[in-house]
Amino acid sequence: MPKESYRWQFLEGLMRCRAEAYGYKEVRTPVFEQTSLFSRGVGETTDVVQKEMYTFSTKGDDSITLRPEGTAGAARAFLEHGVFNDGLPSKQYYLTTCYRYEKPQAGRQREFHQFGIEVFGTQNPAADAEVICLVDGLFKQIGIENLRLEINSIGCPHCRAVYHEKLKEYFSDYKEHLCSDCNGRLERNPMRIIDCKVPDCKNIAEKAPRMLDYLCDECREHFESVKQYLDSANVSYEVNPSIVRGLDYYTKTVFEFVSDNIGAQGTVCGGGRYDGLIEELGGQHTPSLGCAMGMERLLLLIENSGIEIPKPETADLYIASMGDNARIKAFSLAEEVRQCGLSAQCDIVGRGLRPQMKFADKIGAKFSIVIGDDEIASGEAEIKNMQTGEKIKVSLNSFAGDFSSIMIDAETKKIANL
RNA sequence: GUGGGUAUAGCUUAGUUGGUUAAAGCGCCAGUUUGUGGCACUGGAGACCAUCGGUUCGAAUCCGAUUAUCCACCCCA
Repeated sequence: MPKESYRWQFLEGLMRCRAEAYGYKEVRTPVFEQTSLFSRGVGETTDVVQKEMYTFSTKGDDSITLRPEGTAGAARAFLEHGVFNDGLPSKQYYLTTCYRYEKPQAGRQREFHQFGIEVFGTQNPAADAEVICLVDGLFKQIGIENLRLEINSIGCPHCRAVYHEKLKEYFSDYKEHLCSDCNGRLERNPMRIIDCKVPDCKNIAEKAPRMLDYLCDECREHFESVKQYLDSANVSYEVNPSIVRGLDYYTKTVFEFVSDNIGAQGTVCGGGRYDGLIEELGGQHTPSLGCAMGMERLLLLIENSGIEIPKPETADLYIASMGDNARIKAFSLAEEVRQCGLSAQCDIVGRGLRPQMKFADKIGAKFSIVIGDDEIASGEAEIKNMQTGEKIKVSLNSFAGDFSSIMIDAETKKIANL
């Protein structure tokens, strides 16, 4: 709503600015894609695909789905538009809506907004660290504390296959103690058991083999190197071996920024590497990575942390008027002022003087002026500083110019006082 | 998909064992001599009491269903 949109704009501005400082360019993809993109890209066995997608059929009987996340669409566009020909790595960011058919609760809505970044075409661990740094710095810039960065490596297809076998072996011994969900997971995707919240499963999972202990040499070195880069940038993190992301495309590095401040849905930002995704979608092997943060959760976190987002100025000048002639004069003066790049408002409701002044106060106008028959006759009027009450004479003939210098003076004083 | 809570004006809430015209604060609009905002005073607009059905002489109040919303599980951002 208009009353609160400035908070969004403030964050979006920071995000764009920060992304561009790292060399990212904005990408805008459609709200919907062919359903198959998500089932292939995000993964047939994930909850997101199995039960959370808004899927429709078109008049031509195509199955389309409102994007449940941003990566798949960006990856599709990357391939379809031959972006790899522009040189790699390709760094892209987006600010968009996403849709998931879930039961809403605190920090979770069916339509939500994500700020996401993607880097296509690098397998180097420096890229992982850079992505994390971008986000970490953004949180710091906003002033958010008490945010945990948790990282993990879930390996590559080679070491994960070995690990899955080990997990199955381990969990099979406890089959009858695992919840029904986890019994299903045992065959399909045993890693998910590690993430189960059921107390019994949690206990059993505690002593389960850890992916980190089964990483192949390449994956282990990669993970070590990511940590080294993070250390060098003074980014603090903790290794959490139980992070298992819910999107199947992830490989190697995964990470989450988690808050204890915003209810049960504590993950504000999540991401990681997806080295196999582009290939899965029909492209050449293009190791890539990215992450996304939920705007609503971020806003919630900002609110709960007591961080004030600066309110925008609403008007430099309010021009009040009395009488029909003055009304028209006020209208044209407002136009003149706006042409100088300042903001001005005049009465477009037909109110009396007093209500007009009240309105000027309410919208937080910095200056006001009253135009009546006297002013039109003399060609002079007084500009009033709404904060100090001080009045300054101006000529109506050189009005916009005079007012501009008054504004500059006021701004200069303000800066001097800082 | 599974639990639990809630639903009265734009917002926050009151509303007695079921009983005439549903109340207050804030906010909004206007006025307190057509010449100056914040404070104060006066007045006004604004509610099919979420919807539908039932019980009753009578329902905002009791019952049922539906919807919305909130919180949690699950999962994720």
